[in-house]
Amino acid sequence: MKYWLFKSEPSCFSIDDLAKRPKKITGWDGIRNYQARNMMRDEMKIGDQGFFYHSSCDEPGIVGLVEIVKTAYPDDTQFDPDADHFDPKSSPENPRWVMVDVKLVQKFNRVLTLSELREYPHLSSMIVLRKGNRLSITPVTPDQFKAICNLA
DNA sequence: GCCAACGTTGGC
DNA sequence: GCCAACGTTGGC
Repeated sequence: MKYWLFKSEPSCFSIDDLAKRPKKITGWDGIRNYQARNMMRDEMKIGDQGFFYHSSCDEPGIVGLVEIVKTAYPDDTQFDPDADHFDPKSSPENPRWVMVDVKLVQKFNRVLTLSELREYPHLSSMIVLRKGNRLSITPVTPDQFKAICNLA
């Protein structure tokens, strides 16, 4: 079992939006970065858990917990010319981008803000805390995962 | 709105 | 295959 962190801009898709979805499940579409895609495609398994992270907003930070309920499959939005994430170089015969399905496990009672997370030396190796980090999906170690769950 | 970081593109 | 230019991300 592995642990992850999923970034999303709440103005685009927030944890409350996820809570309103049928069965609290959504396809994590729109990922157009090869590193992130490879992690979804090659490493994510059903039952893996991940943090839901709000980025580019008033209070960036971890807001809840999700679980992977479906492994990687083609992301439909890449074939749709009207979609934001349309990729003209991709085709249904040879899809370039994939998504996984995640289910909301729990919305935390409070936001674990970036500034709070930075206060803990044992979390300083988290990729999401690194300066200049732009990866929208990052791996989390079991120790980091436990420590953060204990803060929530 | 600024700007650092960094992924991608494309000319050579 | 190199690398400059460009675009995007995302905290502040």
